[in-house]
Parts: sequence; structure tokens; C-alpha cells
Amino acid sequence: MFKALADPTRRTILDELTERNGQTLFEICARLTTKHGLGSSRQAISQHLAVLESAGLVRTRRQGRYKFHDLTTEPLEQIVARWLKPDAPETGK
Amino acid sequence: MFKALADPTRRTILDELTERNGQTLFEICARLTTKHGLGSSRQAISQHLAVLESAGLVRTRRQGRYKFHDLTTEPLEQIVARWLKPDAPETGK
DNA sequence: TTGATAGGCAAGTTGTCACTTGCCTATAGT
DNA sequence: ACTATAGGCAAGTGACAACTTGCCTATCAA
Repeated sequence: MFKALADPTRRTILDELTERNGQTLFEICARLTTKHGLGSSRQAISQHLAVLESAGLVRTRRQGRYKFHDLTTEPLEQIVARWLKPDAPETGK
Repeated sequence: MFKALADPTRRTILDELTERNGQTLFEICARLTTKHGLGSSRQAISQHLAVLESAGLVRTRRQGRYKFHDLTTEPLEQIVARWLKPDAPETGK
């Protein structure tokens, strides 16, 4: 999961999904190209999404020929728990 | 900084510094070997510490021939701010 | 001043990661 | 049935990252 965060393109994908959740691969491709000025190919993004998914940062649901990608921030809280939380044991929901 | 977190050894170093702050290179080497069962060489650890330092996750202070390493968690809060915080816009200091 | 301790520098090697290329499968529309 | 759209699989390539190796500098004690 930390390795998943190591790549700038993947972090931008997370940003995109933060802004608009449940996008398809092609949507993400388009928005990365236009809004973020990234010239990544479809396959590249596809592989990035696979990494993010196996890191538990993205969850997918299929619907017909579309595959929607949803952000999952829970793994990120591990970071907080591991190095940050000891200082502030409660940020109560 | 995300790339700094991508390496397991570096994360273990952060764990070590979380547990006991202000260690020297040799201390860290010793404790990684004994407590964590890592067989990393001094140079390897040294390079890892350099990465962590340039990522802003570790700060160093020299004193004589010793160089102490202190953990700095502030950069980690970027992560919270970037993907987690939107839910809880204020954790006011 | 000499030896030992704490750390630094730099080149070389190996493995892994991001990306491409080329082709294939599946759903939807006409 | 046929074509376009949405996505998948897998081998190959280039670059970078982790680690080693070998030597060097600086501080402290005797």
C-alpha cells in the first residue's frame, strides 16, 4: 500500500477519485489528460488502478461493460495509527 | 516523501524512532538487527536515513562525533490533509 | 600522535517498477 | 450478425532504487 502511494500518477488518480468518486477507466484517463496534463496511456492507468485496488485504496464494481472505481481511504488511516495517532488518541468521528 | 515511505526498512526505522527518538546511526543499526531481525549494513541504513531526512521525516543534529536522528511527523499530516481530512475539516491544534 | 569509534562519499551491480506494444474478450447499439 | 466501445492479458524495455564495496574524514581517548 505504501508502494502504491509512491507513484505520483497514482496519487493524482486518488485526487481525481476524491473529487469525483465512481469513475470508469476511460473517464479517469480523460480527466487525467485534460485537467492534470498527464499523458498516460489507457494501459498505464489501468495498471495503476490495479495496483491501487490490490493496495485496498480503490474498490471496483462492475456494471455491464463499465467498471466503476471508488476510493477507499481506510488503509490510509493505518498511517495515522502507526506514527501520528499516539499523540492524539482520539479524533472522534 | 511518499517514495521514502515505500521501503519497508525505512518504515521500520520510523517505528524505531517512534519508540526511541534521537538515536545515532549505529544505535539504529544495532536495534534493527537485534529487535527487528533486519540484516542491513551500516551504509544501507545510512542511505535510508538520508532519504528519510530529505523527505523531511527525520531531522538530525550533530554533537561531536555523534549524529542524532529525530522523527518528524509533520509531513505525514499531508496525507491526512489530502485524502482523509475533507471529512473532518478541523482538528484544530 | 596514534588508534579506535562514528560517520561520509562514490562507483558498480542487481532487481524491481512504470510504461509500451500487440492482441484478445465482453457488452451495447444498430 | 456486425461494429464500436470498455476493458483485460502478457511479454518486452528502459530507468531508477536498494544495496554492496572500498576508501576517506572527523572526533575522542590514551
